[in-house]
This record gives sequence, C-alpha cells and structure tokens, in this order.
Amino acid sequence: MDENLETMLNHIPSDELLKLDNQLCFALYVCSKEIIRKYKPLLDPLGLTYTSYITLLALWEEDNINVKDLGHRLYLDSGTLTPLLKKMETSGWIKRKRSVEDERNVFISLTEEGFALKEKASSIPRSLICSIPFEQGEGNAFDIIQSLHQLMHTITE
Amino acid sequence: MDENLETMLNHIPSDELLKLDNQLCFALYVCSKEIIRKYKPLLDPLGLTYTSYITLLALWEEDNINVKDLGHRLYLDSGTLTPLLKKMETSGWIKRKRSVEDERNVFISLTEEGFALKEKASSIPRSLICSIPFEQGEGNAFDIIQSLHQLMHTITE
DNA sequence: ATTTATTAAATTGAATCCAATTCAATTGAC
DNA sequence: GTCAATTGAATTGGATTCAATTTAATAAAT
Repeated sequence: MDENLETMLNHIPSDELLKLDNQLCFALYVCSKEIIRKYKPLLDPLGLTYTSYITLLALWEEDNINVKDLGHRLYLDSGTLTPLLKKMETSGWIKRKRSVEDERNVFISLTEEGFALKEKASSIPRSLICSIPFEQGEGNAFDIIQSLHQLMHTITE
Repeated sequence: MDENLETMLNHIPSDELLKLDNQLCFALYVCSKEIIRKYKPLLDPLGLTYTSYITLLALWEEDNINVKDLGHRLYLDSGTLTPLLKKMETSGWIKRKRSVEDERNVFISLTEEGFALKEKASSIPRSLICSIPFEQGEGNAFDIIQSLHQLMHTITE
C-alpha cells in the first residue's frame, strides 16, 4: 500500500467521493456549528457571543494588539472585526486606540471589565468539555484538537 | 491513568484551558471556514455556493425529499433552507412541490439540469483533497472525517 | 520633492445562519 | 364533531462572514 493519495483516490468511484458523509468540509462544518451552539447557554449569561468570546480569549493571552494581528490570530478580517470590536467597545470590555506612531494602526486593549470577565469565563471550557459525552477509548477532545491544528496548518500553508 | 475526564480537567489550570489554541470549537471553526474557502474556486465555475453544493450532494443521494428531512440531513433549518431552495429553483436545478396528501410538506426534487450537474461536480472531491498537502504519515482526510463523524454523533446525541 | 506603491482599517453588499414567530394543515382528545 | 395541540414551511430580525472597494497614512522610487 505505498501508492500515493492521488492514485488511491482514482480507485474510488466518483459516486462514493460525492457522498455527503465522505466530505471533510461537511463534517467540519457540522461539528463547528453544533459545538458553537453548545456554547450559547454558557456565553449568554455573560453577554458574549461566540465571536466576542474567542476575541477575548485572544486578548487575555495578548493584550494591546492591533486589528491586523488580532485578525491574523483569529482568522478574521477587518470587515468582520471592525463592527465586532466597536460593539465590544460599547459593551465596555475593550478600548480601541489609534496609534500615534502610525495612524493606520488601531490597537485593541482590555478594560478592567474586560479583564475581569476572564474570571467568570474560566469555568466555560470545563463545562463545555464535560457536556460532551465522550466514549471511553474514543479519541478525546485533546486528540481531536491536535489533529485539527495539523489540518489547519496544512490547509493554510 | 484511570481517572475520568472531569478529574483530569481539574488538574489543568484555568489559564491553560482558556488558551485559544486549546479550544476544540476554535480549531473546528477555523478548519471549517478555511476548507470551505478552498471550495470557492471549484464551485464558482458551476454557479454553486458551498451551501447549494452540499444540498445537491444530499439530493444526488436521495431525491424527492421534503424540506424537513433535507434539513435534518444537512443540519439546517427552514429559515436557512427556504430561501436557499427558492434560489436553487430559480437557477433551474430543483423543483419544489407541495404534497397533495399533506399540504404541510414541500418536496424537493432534482431537475434534469440539477441531476446533470453531478457529472460536472464529480471531479471536485478529488481536486479538493489533492489541493491539501497532507504530510506523509499524518492522519489523512479519511481518518479525520471518521473522527469528526464520531464527534458529530457524540455532540448531537 | 513628487509620484507611486503599499499598508491598515473601514465600508459596502451579498450570502448564510439561527432563534423566534407566524400560518396553515393535520392529528388527537374529549 | 369541536377544540386544542402538534407539525412543516415560511417569515422576520439580528449577527456573522467574506470579497471587494475605499480612504487615509506611510514607505519606496525616481
């Protein structure tokens, strides 16, 4: 079995390759949506959406970062981030401040409230993982995360 | 190492659990978005979006299905499907027909054009998998799909 | 120095998605 | 048979996302 992937694929009929359950994209898409849905009841009480949550996760690790770098970290562009960050500023969790050295840059920093939210959010990852009834012996969350990161880097070069 | 997951989690500091790269949701979310982006150049020439593509995949497997069952298959609700299916009808790929036995049901069936599109789409899965430079020895697309399906079922009960 | 190119954010427009509600048809309870 | 509950689609409203464009600031080229 030392044929390469391409050769291997040519031995699989197109009909099989077109089945919904054989699409990597569909499996990712469904898992992503469904797991994000699971966060909702945990985030709602904090007034957070999924996107504002991951933005805070990024800022709790690295504060005072410009929109470009934040977007690079979160795989989001300014079209998504600008309105989100404006809302988060209104909510009082972050400040947006244009750089004086280079006025093209807008730096995002946490407010006291934004930083304090970390405490309240600290139970979320545990709650979430525990809410997923992983089978014994089945690859657990950590294993899957690792595979996905490998995939993520493979996809995005 | 026969402690359960919950006990294990309690030995990991909250700070570690709150890191962006340790979130299962974020890894899924990024992989999902990035891989869907990779489809765009393949789908654009056929006039398909990602959502209409997976809808056709479902219909090529099972034609003449009502909106509810289609939604169940695709993990989408009528709020998403109704406008999508109307557009796909306008494009000439499907027909929507209200059932006479039970007028609450709308059945979706492929037109000749919709069925014929399957030929043109048949190269897409191969093109896509080949466009991802999987490392030797790394889990390949098929392995990941399998893990994700397990996860999908675990998440959605 | 002036012009050109590049960069970072912001804006615009289209598509997607979900949650909640509405509406019509059907089923069930009595 | 009538009223209430349920069901399947459709609708509405809000949020998210990306692609493409615009604007302003800076850097580079000549």
